[in-house]
Amino acid sequence: MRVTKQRNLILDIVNNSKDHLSAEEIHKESLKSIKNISLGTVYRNLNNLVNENLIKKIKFEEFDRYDQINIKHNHMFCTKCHKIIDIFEDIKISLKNKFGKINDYEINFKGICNDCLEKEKE
Amino acid sequence: MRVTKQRNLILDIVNNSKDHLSAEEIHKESLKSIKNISLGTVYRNLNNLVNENLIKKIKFEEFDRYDQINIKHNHMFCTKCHKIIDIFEDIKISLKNKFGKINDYEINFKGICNDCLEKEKE
DNA sequence: ACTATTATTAGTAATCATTACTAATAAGGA
DNA sequence: TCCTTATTAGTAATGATTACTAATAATAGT
Repeated sequence: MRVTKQRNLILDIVNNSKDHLSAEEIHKESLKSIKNISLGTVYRNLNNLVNENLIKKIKFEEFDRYDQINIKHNHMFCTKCHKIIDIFEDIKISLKNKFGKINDYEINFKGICNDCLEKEKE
Repeated sequence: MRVTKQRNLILDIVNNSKDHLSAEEIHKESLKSIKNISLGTVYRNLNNLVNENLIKKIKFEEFDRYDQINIKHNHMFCTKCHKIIDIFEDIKISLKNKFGKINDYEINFKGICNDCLEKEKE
């Protein structure tokens, strides 16, 4: 595995974004630094970074989105505006592990975010 | 919204399956009863049934899968054989609901199922 | 039950996120 | 610095899903 400027850039973009960017958005952003970086390169590197556990893929609705691996956290998907919100609250779950070897879990919430609730009041 | 034999058949197939079928698999199964049911009809009805909360869509890897709405439960995805396993154990989570109006949540586990663990031993 | 309305269907074409392919490029070890 | 080969840019292909259209069938009103 080689270190390339494309790979570093993509990792940087994901790690420095507060949103949960799609591959398309990451490509658009990376074009600002490397004017001819290709969409295929973005997809390939995103997959590599996910496999190496450097970033995380989020599958809610629509297309996939990518998130940094900092503090373990979960997400809420707003069914109105399709925004994904970080939930950093510590949620403890206990489970008798009889299903196999569980390596990871994530809790996905769905609902209506505060912004949309405000708009509904108007 | 009208009751059609196509719609009923699709709902029946999802509700009577122990697996988590894909749209393609549901189409193949429904062809046994309605010899010329189209794939588009299957997709359209699946979406309708999800919107009416009669079935549930599961988004792990690959394509989407569909599951019945019986007892509230969660899923584990085996990263080896790509099987989806039901987890009916009651998992309590507590969360200060300050993110909006949460309507639903699901806990998605990833790991290696017992079948695959057995095979690894050999 | 008959008819009119219109939602739903079968069949097919289009879309669009993602992956595959290929020749050119560049990372990094010798 | 050179050589090997992983990675890239650019583009074509794939494949799940959605859109479109004329034909069909469900249901409300008579």
